[in-house]
This record gives sequence, structure tokens and C-alpha cells, in this order.
Amino acid sequence: MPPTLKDVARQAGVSYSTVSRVLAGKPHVRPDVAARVTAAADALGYVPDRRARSLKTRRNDTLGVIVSDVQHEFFAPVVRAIEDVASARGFAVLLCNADDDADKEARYADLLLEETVAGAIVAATGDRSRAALRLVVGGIPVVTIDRRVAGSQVDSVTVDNAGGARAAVAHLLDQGYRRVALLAGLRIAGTARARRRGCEEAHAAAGVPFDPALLRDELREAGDAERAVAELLSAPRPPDALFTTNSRLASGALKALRTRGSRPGHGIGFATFDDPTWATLLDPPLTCVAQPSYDVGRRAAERLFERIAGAVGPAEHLVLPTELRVRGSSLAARHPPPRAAAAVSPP
Amino acid sequence: MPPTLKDVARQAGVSYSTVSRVLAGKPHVRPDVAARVTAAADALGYVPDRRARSLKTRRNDTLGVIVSDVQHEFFAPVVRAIEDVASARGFAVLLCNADDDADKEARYADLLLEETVAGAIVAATGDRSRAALRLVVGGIPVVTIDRRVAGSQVDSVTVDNAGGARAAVAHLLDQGYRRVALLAGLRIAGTARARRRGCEEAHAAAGVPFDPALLRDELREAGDAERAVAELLSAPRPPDALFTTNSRLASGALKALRTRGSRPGHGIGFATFDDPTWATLLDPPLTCVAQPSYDVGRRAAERLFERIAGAVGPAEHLVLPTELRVRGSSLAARHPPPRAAAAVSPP
DNA sequence: ATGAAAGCGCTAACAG
DNA sequence: CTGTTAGCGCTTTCAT
Repeated sequence: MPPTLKDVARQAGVSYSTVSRVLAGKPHVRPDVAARVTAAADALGYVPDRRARSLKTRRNDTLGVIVSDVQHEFFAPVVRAIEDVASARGFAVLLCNADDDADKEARYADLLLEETVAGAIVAATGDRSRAALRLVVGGIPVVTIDRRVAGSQVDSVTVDNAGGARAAVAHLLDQGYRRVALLAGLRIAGTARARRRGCEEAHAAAGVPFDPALLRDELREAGDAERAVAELLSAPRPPDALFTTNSRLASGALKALRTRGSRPGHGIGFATFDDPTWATLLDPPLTCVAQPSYDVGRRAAERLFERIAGAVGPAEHLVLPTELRVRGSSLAARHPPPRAAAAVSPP
Repeated sequence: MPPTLKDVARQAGVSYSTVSRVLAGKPHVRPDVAARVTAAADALGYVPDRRARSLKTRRNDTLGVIVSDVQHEFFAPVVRAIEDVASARGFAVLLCNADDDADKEARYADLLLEETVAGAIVAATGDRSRAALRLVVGGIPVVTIDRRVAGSQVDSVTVDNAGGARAAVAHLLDQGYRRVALLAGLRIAGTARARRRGCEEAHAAAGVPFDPALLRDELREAGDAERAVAELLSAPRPPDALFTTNSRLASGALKALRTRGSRPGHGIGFATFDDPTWATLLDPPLTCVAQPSYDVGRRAAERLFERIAGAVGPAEHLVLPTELRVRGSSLAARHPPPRAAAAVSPP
């Protein structure tokens, strides 16, 4: 049983509340008394009880974070950033992995409600963000990531998914590729929709029709992408370029290419969302749409703290830019006929 | 202000404690009363307050996790596993990234103490595990990962770091490499030490002397490894093979090789701890020592729950096996003199 | 089967 | 400056 305020008080020969005052650094305490209290406190190894304090003060220095999976390339830095910002302010972070599963999300929302966290960041992509709404109804400040929540006072931080996809696909088309396959994640995720839109816009702008047969979505794991690409490549009219909407799918797609003995940039163009460390280790290196994941988390957390501090006003929707990093995998189309000359590249 | 038990009681026209009983699923309540209470509770959107409950019951369904960085290849699955096990039992997880920084670790230990978490998993590698000890002294069950804590009742789950490194280096030596450089992480980390030991044992067993000039440790980021490799390769007696102790360092080392235009498996052998998804996307694919990261987290969490449930007895030290996955990057040495024949490989 | 009351560890008036 | 007191929301005896 850890020592309580009372124990410290007894030990220091003062009252209960004096100890509280000293330990809270409140003024109006005689220095010698303060010293005695402090001494007693660390003699006993006293540690204040956050729950009790929080119960009394009705403040809780804890943030909740709901993501689909911390293991994901995108979420790991986001979570890390949130934790950094939180810890700098003395806040703890409750981590919830909801796997894009609406039930899990709802259960976690309840958990955060029961914990009466000071605020929550919801990066989950599940069913209509019921979780986020539940929290909002419960009176908890929420910032979402990856998607907005309709018509509410919920701030959001997202990356320019449509723009990023548009840039990548436009680049592929510009390099002479004509049949760009789109390998995307879950349709319920706002990001997936936006990226698909970007892809379509790029086609429209280039005056190239987008063949719906080249769209494969609802892809979760690398293996899903691998199978999809294998299928696409053996179809009657195969794609001549691949665009994946995240690095997990990219690795699956690349595995499929490798199995067939084809290399990106040699007959088949390749680009992906995310810029994983290994992108530049491949030969040729991967063309990527880099997104500022850490910043997404950081900005979301900062905004959340503004709300916690009482900021009012309409929802703020921050959209962070992406950056297209052109590397070898997407360069000028050389069509399968072995080793034809480069097509559209500059001299 | 969220509704409390009192509000529900008033609404249902029963007493305070009856509501508690109903909601806790306790027996001895008339069905119709129970129904009225339940109805009132969800009419008001009542959500129990975990802090208050925990304060009263002196139990806290929360686990603390201290790792150096969730973004790390190894820790992401560990954290994920812990969270999976915890959530299956209705526990929440408090995530702490301590960056191998002793001060941060200590602060987080205090945080977990203040939260009176039911138990903690400490995967941090900092200074003498002061953090873990602090928790133990505070009466909190602790399971460590990556390292044991001397002479205490602290369980641990680790992977066979020495064995994994030994296997990889033995394989390299067996393939005919004679100057294997070891690129390792922080020296304070128990894992780094064990991996180094494995490397030395492999050398001893093969009767090949290990040149201390080929050891580079205290490497944190990919960039550190990149610089180290660049240096090593331009030294008078360069290594003919590289072994990195984690995938982050591997990517740095590979970058350095790439810059010099050399490919692993062609004149220079390569192997690494960790088996990242991209290992098989490279050409040649990377020889890896795979470790069961998810299982480390899972087993640690399971053991922790046993302790929380009151298990007594001496510390249990679980060591999980690693698996050497031989791929192209480490195959038979062909020495730099352009395209010499393979050296020691079987016919 | 239900209600009354005490108290978990803490903070915040309010007295003195 | 310091002590007394009243809860925060909940569970848990103990009566009834």
C-alpha cells in the first residue's frame, strides 16, 4: 500500500492539507514547514495519486488515441508525435488499436469516455466515425485524422490525399504510361476515396480514360496487393503502370512484380503513397508521394490542446501538403518489347 | 457534465447503491427494478467513471508500457501485441516512448506510479533499468523485455540475441567471409551486448580472429550506420562482410553500399537482425535473423497478467528463439578482384 | 431485495 | 500561514 497524503502529514507533523499545498507548490507556506514536508514525502517515497486528484479537480491529464494499427507505416509516427506533444505537457497517452473495426472503435470510445480523458485523437477509419461522434456527444474534445466528421465542431488534420495521388498519377501519365492500375485500401476510409479521386482527376486532365478494370480496392495486407497485381498482369489487357495507396500495398505489389521477373521502370511504371526508408534501397528506387506523418500527429495534438484549453469556434480543417519524389521506378515508359529506347524523357 | 450514478438513481426512482449493483451485474435485484435502472442509464447515456471505481476498488485496469520508440521495427509489433492482450481483458494501455533516455524513463516510471497502473512492461534499454526498479519498489508488477533486471522478482521475455547473432555470423564465416564488420546499437542495451557476444563466439568457433577495428557501436539512426560503413569501406583493411544488429542500421548500411556502387552478395556479404518486409524486395534479398516480436509482447503481457492475478515465485526468464533466414545477400564470398570465382561454397 | 452511510486519496473553500 | 471540512463518483459493508 503506497503512502498517502495522510501518512506524509503524520510524518511531518502537519495537517493533511498543508502537505497538499506544499506538494502543489502553492504559496503561503512557511519555508521550514515546506522543507519538513518535502523531506517526509521523499523519505516515505510518496507519489501522488493521479486518479484521486483528477476525480477532485475534474481534470484528467490524459489523452486518448484511436488508430487502426500502430504498426502501420503512417500511424507509428503519428502516435509518436502525439505522445511527444502530450508528454511535454505532462499528459499521458492511452493507445487504442481499432483495426478499422467499427465495434472495436466503439468499445474504445467507451473506454476513453470511462477514463474521462481530456481529449482524443481519432485516426480510425471505420464506419462513419461513430466512435468520434460518441466521444463528442460525451463532451470530449476530438481531433480527427484522415477524415472529417460531418457537420460538427470536430477539428481535423489530414494530408492532401487527392493532390498527392493526382500528382503521382499525372507524372506516370506524363511519362507515357497509359494504363495505370490503382491499388487501394478500404473503401470506407476517407483517404482511399480521396486518393482514388486524385487518380481520376489526373486521368481527366491528361485526357486519358481511366479503365475501371484497373481499380482494385479493399486491399488490407501486402498479400492482398500481391494477389491483385498477379491477377492484373495476367489479364488480357494488363496495366503498364502501378500506383499503390500505401507502402504496405507497395511491398505486396513489388513482390508480385518480382515473382514475374519484371522490374519497375523497365516496361512497367511504379509509384506509391508513403515514402518508406527502403524506397531508395531498391533498384530502381521508388517514386513516392511522401506525407508528413509526424506532423499530422503533432498538429492534431496541438490543436487538441487548444480545444482542451477552451478554444471555441467552428471546426478547423488543416490539410498538410504531400510531396512527389520522382525516382527511377516511374521513369519514361519503355514498352515490353525488350529494351526499346526511352519514350518521353528529355534529351 | 456527464451523468453520475446519482442521476441514474433519481431517474429510475431507486437508490444510489441499487444502481451500482445492477450495473455491476450483481445478483439479488428484482428483474423489473433492474430493467428500470438499465433503461434510465442508457436514456441518460450514463458511462461509469473508471477513476472513481478504481479509487474505491483499489484496482486499476490499466497497463503501462515503456519502450524506447514505437516507431521502431521491433517495438511496433510488441506494443501492438500488448495492447491486443490487454484489450481482450478490458484493460487500457498507457504508452510511453522513452528514447533510451534515462531521465525520460524515470519520469514515465513516476507517471505509471501516479496512475497506479496494475502492471507495467518495460522495454526501455536505458541506464540500469532504474525505471523498472522504481516501479518494482512502488509495488507494481513488472515484466521486462530485452533485458533482465538483476536479482529481483522481475520476469523477463527476450529473444535469443546471442544465438541469433552467432548463427548469422557463423553463416557468414562459413560462406568464406573473413572480415565481418559488426554494426551495433547502444552499448547500454542488453541486446547489443548479447549480439556482440554472439558475433565473437561465432568467430571463436570458426577459429577466425575478430578484428576489433571492425566493430562500430553506439549507432542510433540509419545515418549513423551509413557513415560507419562508408568509413569502414575506405579504411586500409576494409571488411568483406557486414552484420547489422537491427533493420534500421541495415538500411543505413545498405545505403552506404549503394553509394559506392557495391551490391551485397557480390564481393561483400550482408546479414542483419530483424526481417523487415522489404528484405525480400531487394536484389539480392537480405539474409536476416528473424525475431518473434509480436510474441515477445504477447508473452510478456500474458506473464504480467499472471503476476497481476497474484502469481508468486521467482522471476521467470523466457527466451524466444530466432530464426536465420538465409537469402542471397550472404552467399559465398566472391572477392573484390573483379568477378573472381566463388571461394568456399560447396560444388 | 433495497437503502443508508462510510470512505478510497485528493483539492479547495472556509475558518481561525 | 495552517487546520477543518466537505465532497469528486463509486463500491461495499451493514442494516432494514
